[in-house]
Amino acid sequence: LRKSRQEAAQTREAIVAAAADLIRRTGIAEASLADMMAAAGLTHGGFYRHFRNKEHLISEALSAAGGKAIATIGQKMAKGGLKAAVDGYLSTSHRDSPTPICPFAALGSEMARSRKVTKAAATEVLEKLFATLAGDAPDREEARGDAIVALSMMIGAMTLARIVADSDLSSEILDRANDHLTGWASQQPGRSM
Amino acid sequence: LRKSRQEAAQTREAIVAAAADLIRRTGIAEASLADMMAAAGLTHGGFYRHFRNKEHLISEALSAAGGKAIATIGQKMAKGGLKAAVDGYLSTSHRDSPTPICPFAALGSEMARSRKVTKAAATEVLEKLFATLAGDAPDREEARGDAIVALSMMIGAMTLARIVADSDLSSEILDRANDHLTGWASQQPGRSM
DNA sequence: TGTACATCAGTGAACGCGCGTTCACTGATGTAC
DNA sequence: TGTACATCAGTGAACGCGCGTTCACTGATGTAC
Repeated sequence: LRKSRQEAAQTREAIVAAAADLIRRTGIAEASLADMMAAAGLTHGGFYRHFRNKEHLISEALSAAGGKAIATIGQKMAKGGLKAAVDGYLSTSHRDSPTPICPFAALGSEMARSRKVTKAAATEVLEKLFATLAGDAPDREEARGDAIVALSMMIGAMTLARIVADSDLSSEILDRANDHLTGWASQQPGRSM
Repeated sequence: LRKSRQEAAQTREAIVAAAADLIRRTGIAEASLADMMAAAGLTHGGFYRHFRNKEHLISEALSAAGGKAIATIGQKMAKGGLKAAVDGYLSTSHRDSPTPICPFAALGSEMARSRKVTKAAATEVLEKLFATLAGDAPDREEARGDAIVALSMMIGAMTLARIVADSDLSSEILDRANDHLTGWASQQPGRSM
């Protein structure tokens, strides 16, 4: 039963959104086309009316997940600057969220082994994230460097905090990383943190 | 054709070593039992004479890979302190190595979704890595915190550097992270870096 | 505006394939006497 | 030390299953006149 173009476009968006959620929860390899289509309320057969293959959906899903993460982090930045963004990110609630916010912490090592299409999408998201974390500081170059440093630490610490079996050790990692980023920024002039 | 106990023990070690290499190259999900056994010069049928199932081999392989990483980083520490360890880790040659040294950068997000046995092995390796990076500094507590901070940043930066499609951006991430860790440590007294 | 036809979104069955796991089998190793 | 038997490391075929992908089909939507 054919759907109208508008409905089809909505379906496509729903598939991308469902995939963006599912891959952050289960990983890319573990998220099957049938699972992602079912999460969007569809059967798997219609997949190829919308996407060339699994990789193309994944790259779009990463862009969508990245967009949501940027929006979340951007809101924190607007409200409380870099400190608020870091606090929100390096929190136990983010660590324990069933659907992680950040695709890099949730899927980093899988993305590192992915193909060109996926890596290109990831690179674009990463550049936007750097720009978001750099904010509107006067020294663009320095602010960008700080954003790279902060995001590297945030992603590394969150990844380790999620690996670790011991709850105390996990919190220790988040706290040490947060303390470091907070203390570091407060030493430097012209930072909003 | 039955092998002697000694030969069987060597076979087991060879399987673990082959698995440790393969999973860092391809990821855990993508490394099949048949591939790992073949890499050790065996056929897949004999696998269950040595391991209960795939997960148990993976947890042992992670311990083995972690042991090698700790040894490598420990050597750098002994020669040139934390600065040498960080320099070696955040290098383009480590980034581009076909078999990554560090299991956390290579498999971090997969480990975060793994089961108890695997997480326990990973946690043990991580604790040893922290101890190695803390070295023999007088203030144990502070040195441990610094090690956590340094390793979080190293793993996050290496993961991002491997994801990124653009070579300049990739090097920029490694350099910014390295500069930060180097500059930060040089500000603090009593550090060997 | 109405009509005839082409298009195509979505379904559900089917495909070939590789996966983890099981199993019968072989014959050298280990053990009991 | 020798002998008879049990053990078991490793092989290769087989299993059931889920995967990504393909395809015939349905009928509402879109298009041409």
